[in-house]
Amino acid sequence: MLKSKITLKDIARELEVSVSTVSKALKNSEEISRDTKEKVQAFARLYNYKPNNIAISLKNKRTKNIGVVIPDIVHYFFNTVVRGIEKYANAKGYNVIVCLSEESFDKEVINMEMLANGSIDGFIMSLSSETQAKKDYNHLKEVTQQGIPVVLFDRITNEVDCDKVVIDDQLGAYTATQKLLQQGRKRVALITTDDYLSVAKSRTEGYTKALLDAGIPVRDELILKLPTMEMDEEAIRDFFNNTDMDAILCVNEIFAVFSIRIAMEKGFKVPEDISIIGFTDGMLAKYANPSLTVVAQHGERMGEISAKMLIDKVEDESDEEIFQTKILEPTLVLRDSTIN
Amino acid sequence: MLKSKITLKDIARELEVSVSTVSKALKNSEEISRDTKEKVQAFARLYNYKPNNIAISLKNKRTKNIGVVIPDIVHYFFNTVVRGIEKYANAKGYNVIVCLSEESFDKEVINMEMLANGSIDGFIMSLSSETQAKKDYNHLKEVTQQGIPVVLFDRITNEVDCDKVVIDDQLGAYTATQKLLQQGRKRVALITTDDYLSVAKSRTEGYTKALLDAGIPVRDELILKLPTMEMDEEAIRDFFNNTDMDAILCVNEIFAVFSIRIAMEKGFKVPEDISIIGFTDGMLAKYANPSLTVVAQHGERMGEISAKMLIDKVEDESDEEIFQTKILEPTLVLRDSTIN
DNA sequence: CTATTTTACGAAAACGGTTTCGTGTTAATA
DNA sequence: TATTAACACGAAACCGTTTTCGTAAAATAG
Repeated sequence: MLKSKITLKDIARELEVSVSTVSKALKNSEEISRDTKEKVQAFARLYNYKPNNIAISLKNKRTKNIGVVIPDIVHYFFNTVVRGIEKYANAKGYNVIVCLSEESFDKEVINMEMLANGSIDGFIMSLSSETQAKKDYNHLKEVTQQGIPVVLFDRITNEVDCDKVVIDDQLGAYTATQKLLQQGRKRVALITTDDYLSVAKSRTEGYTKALLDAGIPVRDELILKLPTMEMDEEAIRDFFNNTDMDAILCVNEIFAVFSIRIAMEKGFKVPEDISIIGFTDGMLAKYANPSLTVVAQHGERMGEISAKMLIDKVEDESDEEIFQTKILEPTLVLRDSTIN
Repeated sequence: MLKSKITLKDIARELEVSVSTVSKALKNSEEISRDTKEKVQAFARLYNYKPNNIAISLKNKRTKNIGVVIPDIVHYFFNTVVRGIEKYANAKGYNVIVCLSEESFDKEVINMEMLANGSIDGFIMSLSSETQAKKDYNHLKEVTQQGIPVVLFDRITNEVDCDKVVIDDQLGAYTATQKLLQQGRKRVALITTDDYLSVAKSRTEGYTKALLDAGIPVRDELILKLPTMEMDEEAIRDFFNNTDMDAILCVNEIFAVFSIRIAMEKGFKVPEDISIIGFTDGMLAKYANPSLTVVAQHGERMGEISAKMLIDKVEDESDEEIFQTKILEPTLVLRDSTIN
């Protein structure tokens, strides 16, 4: 009972006209007589004709698909970015193909290769940690050299010529640290990841700068550098056991809410005894007990902007190579894990 | 400097052979001499030839794309399902196009129409709440009638002929409620959504059944039915103010962790004074304070199974119409919001 | 009434592949 | 030596569109 899709050829045969006539009639071309147009359009409507996207893609070398390659989708931040991309892209008639690199260089490469052979009109990506560690961006360079536009967001590199969207991570960390110091905290710790992650590096810089600007020396023993953004409960527990601190800045919300728990387990009162701030204004931050003060990264905004930048490039005929980097301002969202 | 992709025709011209020869040579066809094959393959490798996916899709009417339409991606559950789908699909060489209906019937329809014209080989979906409320499944029926395979998961309907994957929601709620009763709780409340949501209905049934089986009457004042899965802090706060309860079962983790907070605000100790169980074993459940006992829905598993079912159908030539419904067992994950 | 312009349509190429079938050349067989 | 089979390749159709260009017939102009 499988009534397969009807094609132009089918309509042409049935109405005893040529395929070209049908095509034109459906596009309301001036070339076709009123009579014929009405006949064709009525027939098409009746049989619910819809042009085949693939054929159209092949013809005009445009797929109306956007490839999104991100390290993971479980971190709330990436989640919101995808939502922002989706929103803008769909409104513009584009579909979003999501691929997860899972922080793996190889997967990132494979995913890009899968998509780069005609499946998409452009890429929006955030680099995997492995890629940032390796500093190998050849897969990106190849793609851009083929004329496929790329927009990098959040985890970016300057070695690729493309548009970029980030928040001012350094400023975010700076503001947060400053906030902690203003509360009278003396021993502000930092839980971050290795410096190869671009965002972690910037945030560490912001933290350091804030301390120095306040005339406080940076003490290495107050900084915990985890290898990746992945949760390592043991490491954080150990850090707590061996460190005397009265405030913590964390590079994501997961580290932060987990820190809240450990702090409470160790008998600290949050925020009375210890203040904690995280990055990413997600579910965890909102619903943690106590709720978490965070640096909001405006992921949805970021997604929308990335999508707009990409689609503008895709639809711009003139292939002038002007690349811009958009820097969003982070916002400090005050909640109950700090004294406000 | 835009070196556009190289095509078969380019290779043919350069090597002074025909396009067909090149095509066959690259496929290592027996028809082509060793010499020619080597020449062609070397050339292709040198210029990094990759066949154009769109052309191939057009030719064999297979896109190797899967369309995923879900209500939202911020709920952890859908998130994990997408991850599962991605994982399986990618391993099989398929791409995943994610579309968000945002609980809107219209968006669901539009998204499906966008994809149903050749862009994908099949759909994996979970119905929007509006769709379940309207009970209008014509967009799904049209698609299946066109021979496009569909797999429904979690929020399903029996009115569409297709494969389905769900967890046994009733059992999950039953087990959870039973657990609460076994702890000696007498006034077990339920925070759920309107019955039109298939999962909410099943969970309410499980809750009811568990109470009745234990000889406890179901009291309407212990049940809060929110209109949708969206958070309504006021409603939950009111519920707390007007209800005397010593345990709550919530249909998602967000309602549950928020309930924990309100309970604590009202001076209850969790789990000593009140026990709380939610659905979805997500970040919130893991990192809430106290951590949340939940009914795990095994989203990733569900995604993998959905993807497998879909791809099996897509790749199965014989169009026998046998549809199966896979029911996964929920698991109760004990944490600190209940006495264990 | 002829010459020219519209009008309305069809043929064919193109997008980038795959695949069937035909054929000229060479080598093997009778 | 004549016949046939094997080999190696090319022409062309096809997937479903769009678009350019050519042209017969009808309409208008002269």
